[in-house]
Amino acid sequence: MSLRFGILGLLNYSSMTGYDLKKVFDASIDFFWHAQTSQIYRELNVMEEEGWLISHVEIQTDKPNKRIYEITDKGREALMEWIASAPKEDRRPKLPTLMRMFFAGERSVEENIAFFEDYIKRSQAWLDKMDKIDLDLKYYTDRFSGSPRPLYWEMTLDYGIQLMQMNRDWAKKNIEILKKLPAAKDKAEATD
Amino acid sequence: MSLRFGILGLLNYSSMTGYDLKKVFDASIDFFWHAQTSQIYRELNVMEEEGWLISHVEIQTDKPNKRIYEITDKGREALMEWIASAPKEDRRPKLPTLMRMFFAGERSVEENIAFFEDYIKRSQAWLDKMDKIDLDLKYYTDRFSGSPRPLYWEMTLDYGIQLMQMNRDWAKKNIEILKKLPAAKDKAEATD
DNA sequence: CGTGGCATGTAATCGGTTACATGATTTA
DNA sequence: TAAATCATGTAACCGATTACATGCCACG
Repeated sequence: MSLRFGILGLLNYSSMTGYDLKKVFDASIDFFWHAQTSQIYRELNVMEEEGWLISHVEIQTDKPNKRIYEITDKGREALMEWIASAPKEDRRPKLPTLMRMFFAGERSVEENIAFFEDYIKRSQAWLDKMDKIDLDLKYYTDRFSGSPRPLYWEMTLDYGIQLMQMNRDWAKKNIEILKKLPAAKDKAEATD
Repeated sequence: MSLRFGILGLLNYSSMTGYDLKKVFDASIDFFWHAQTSQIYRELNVMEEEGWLISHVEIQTDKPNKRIYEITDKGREALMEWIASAPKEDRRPKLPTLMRMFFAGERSVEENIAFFEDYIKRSQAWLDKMDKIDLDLKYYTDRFSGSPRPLYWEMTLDYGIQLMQMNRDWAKKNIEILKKLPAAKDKAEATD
């Protein structure tokens, strides 16, 4: 459901095409909700059928024509209802990495250290991307000053940054633990 | 895929029924991977067809009969392959709460404070549950001493606790921010 | 006499992923 | 001349959720 209302929420800020939506998702929302292009177009169709959106085609000569979606009153109503609705007891996100960790005892200590090292790299890559998201949001923030939106956007970004930092630090700590194990001691000192 | 191998991993520790698996999931794995009963039984069927498991029925007089699943060599192979396989670039978990936050500017500050207060309660409930999981894992730890399993189990639990604490603290901080807003000041002081 | 535990499933639906398809224009 | 950008989709599949179905036994 969240994707549906994510799209609707963006269209409430401004009318745009499926392609535009995908770009906004990738630039600002990706870290908490990754959306496939195919899924965006499908949701747009469904919502138009339900009367939450209307669209028109803009003919372009130099580029492919594009279909611009606009939110309707009915759509705005549905959006507000979703925003007001209580999040029925938080569904815990599924964390595949922890599933792996749970059974990591079947793997060698060295392999697990390598796993965590890779994990740190990926966390860091996300943290780097967060800086870009920050800039993107600041771009909109300038255009929305006085509105409470930027404040809440900052809160989501803040969460994302904290999460990635936590991920990174957790992996670092685990490497320390593994390197202190008697069996891994030799290798640990060699690569240190 | 993770659910499949989660089940397989547990059966690698010890043979059990679908019902038992559900209990282990709810008691220890739930915080990073919630599994439905229906899904567990379906996966068991599929894996038995693939020859990863074999089962036999144990007849009970006082209770319903039960079907006990046992991992095969082929299943053990598949499990080890999964454990060794590289996690293809971390798919970011979807975080519905952040989607809500992203559009929370459409809601009143008071409503958002109430939302965060509820969120803190739910995080705290999870933290309380973590204590129970800790005990459950310690129970197994005693039976596996010398094995590296408990070490990795602790790492997953540690992650879970840190995550819930982070969630809680994030919400607390956000409430502070919202209460300092000029528009919310009166109400904030009244309910303090 | 009702509730909770034991125990196993089926069916329908939904949301998300992967793969595929097309084709023009702009930029390096 | 190759790659990236613009732009819109379809089809198949897969994994997860929700609802439903059954029935006995033990305990308070």
